[in-house]
Amino acid sequence: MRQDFIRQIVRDDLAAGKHVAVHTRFPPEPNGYLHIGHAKAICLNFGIAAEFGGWCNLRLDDTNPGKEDPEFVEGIKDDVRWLGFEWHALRHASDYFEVFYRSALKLIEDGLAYVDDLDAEQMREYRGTLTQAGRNSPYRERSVAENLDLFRRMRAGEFADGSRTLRAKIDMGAGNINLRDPAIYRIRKVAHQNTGGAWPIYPMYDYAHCLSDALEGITHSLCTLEFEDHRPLYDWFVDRVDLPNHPELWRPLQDAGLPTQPAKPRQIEFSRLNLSYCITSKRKLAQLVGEGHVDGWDDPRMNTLRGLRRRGFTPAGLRLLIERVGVSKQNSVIDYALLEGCIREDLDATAARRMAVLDPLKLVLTNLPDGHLEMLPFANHPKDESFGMREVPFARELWIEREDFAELPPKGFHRLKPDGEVRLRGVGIVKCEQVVKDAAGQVTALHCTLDPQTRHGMPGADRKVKGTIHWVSAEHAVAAEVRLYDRLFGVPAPDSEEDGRSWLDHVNPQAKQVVRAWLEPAAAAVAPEQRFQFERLGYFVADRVDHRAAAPVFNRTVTLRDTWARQAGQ
RNA sequence: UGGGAGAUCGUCUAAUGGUAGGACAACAGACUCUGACUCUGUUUAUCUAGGUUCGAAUCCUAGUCUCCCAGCCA
Repeated sequence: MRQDFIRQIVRDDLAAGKHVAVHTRFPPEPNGYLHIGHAKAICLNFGIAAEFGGWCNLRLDDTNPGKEDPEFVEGIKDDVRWLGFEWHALRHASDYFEVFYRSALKLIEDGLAYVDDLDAEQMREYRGTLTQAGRNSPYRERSVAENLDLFRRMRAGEFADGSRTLRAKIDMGAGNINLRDPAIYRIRKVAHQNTGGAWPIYPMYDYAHCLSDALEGITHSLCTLEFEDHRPLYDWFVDRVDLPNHPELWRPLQDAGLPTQPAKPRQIEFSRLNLSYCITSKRKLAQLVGEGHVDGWDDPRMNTLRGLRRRGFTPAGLRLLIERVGVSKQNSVIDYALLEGCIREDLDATAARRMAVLDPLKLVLTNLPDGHLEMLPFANHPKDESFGMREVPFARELWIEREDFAELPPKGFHRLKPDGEVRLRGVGIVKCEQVVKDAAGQVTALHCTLDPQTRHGMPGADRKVKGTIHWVSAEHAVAAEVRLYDRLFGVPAPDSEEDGRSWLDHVNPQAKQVVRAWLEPAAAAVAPEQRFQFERLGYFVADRVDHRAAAPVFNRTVTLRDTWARQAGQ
């Protein structure tokens, strides 16, 4: 079992008898689609719950209507399931609005909260700065009765948006700014995606999140580093409201049939997942979509979970990445190559092999008769027989990859050259007898002869040549659109803003290239989202939106590791 | 002297006073009908300076650097 500091804490808590079971939650705000960064939180919360025999809820943190949308709720549910997880219960922070309201009344009665008439700008002035203490609001000492009356009228919708807030009465001189009388309710007469027009006031994150955790009986509330400063406030609300000892506060939940067993949750922070060459900011992701730099939230160049899915990345590969990345409190940036490696590792084991030619050059086998046709057997996977076999049509005229031929071969080139020999995958050894060119000197075809002694089953079949290249039969190949994707950003840290360039300046215009390619027939008649290794080229997926058997569309997920390209590039 | 957190190979991450280990990357080689996969090997690290100790990545002191916080966002 993995040994990160969070699992250590969970193990210790369990051993100490603090909890009978581990309860976690994944709590996204439904204001956008999930991205690769969320995969870490999902795998952590669901993974820990599963490993320790507990459960994990999916909770939509929908306390800020206007920014949130049911479209995103559905997208989030879909993405979590795609990643391979199922929640114990689906909850919304908005399910608890009545409980939050009653709890706020309790805080007021206990002298721990007050209604403030300061507007946003005044409140900022009173708050002080990072190095200077704040001052008490002139409304801070209102009586309990007045606060109760005002807050009830806020709830009744009597006041204008922004005219008043409910604030926790803590300490305007605290070094931790979160403790300088944080707002816990604001007036916002906006329809809510879940509760419609029922509420003119909405609770703030710091107040709603910890109480939601408590209501759901969450034992370990995992969140990212920037919330470390919020933990004292988290504990303050949990302790002062004290839900376990005040069942009258959450009776509405029971009346509504929502199983409720409040507990005292513990917040633990870990460092978020950052990936080189990537951006994980909902705002920036939305900007890429909004300004048309990409074709949508599910564009294969996007590092949203939907984008990665369409690109062909696998849930198992993503889970492997999260496992390898580990969990700690250090700020870190994961090398994008690690992600690619994880995806390759998964795909190598799970993707059937096919042949496809992306940049075709005609190769004619002159010692084969016109109309020659054979169906050659190929293994679908080099190491796993359970993938079975397929037949590939072989004829006199073939397409090979243009870059598999060089008239002036560089040092170390193993492929075809004038008078050179190369193995045609699954066929035998061919020799380049003649290079055909057009008037402009462009190579248009290669005339080769096939050595019959090197055919499968012949005594010369195991004769060694340096290179093996792939091919498709020109007559039988199926034309396909193939989208070649590369990293969306050209630099490792597009966010850095060093050298005065903004992140948008680093968008790589070459990140999507569309080519017309030729597929062996068995690669065309497949279902959307089927993944293959096109031998020697990379891993490809049939596009889940645009692919048709009669008009195939494939996305390149990732290339194969290519030591030759690296060597030749030097 | 605002508050909080963190510093270990190139990148992540272990070691909880007792051999600084693993993964990925890189490099070299083997294998190969995919220049893939696989296998073998190699290189590379405890922020600095003091101290405690038989022994320090770990404890103490001082310093340095990095990140987070001044929404009626989450």
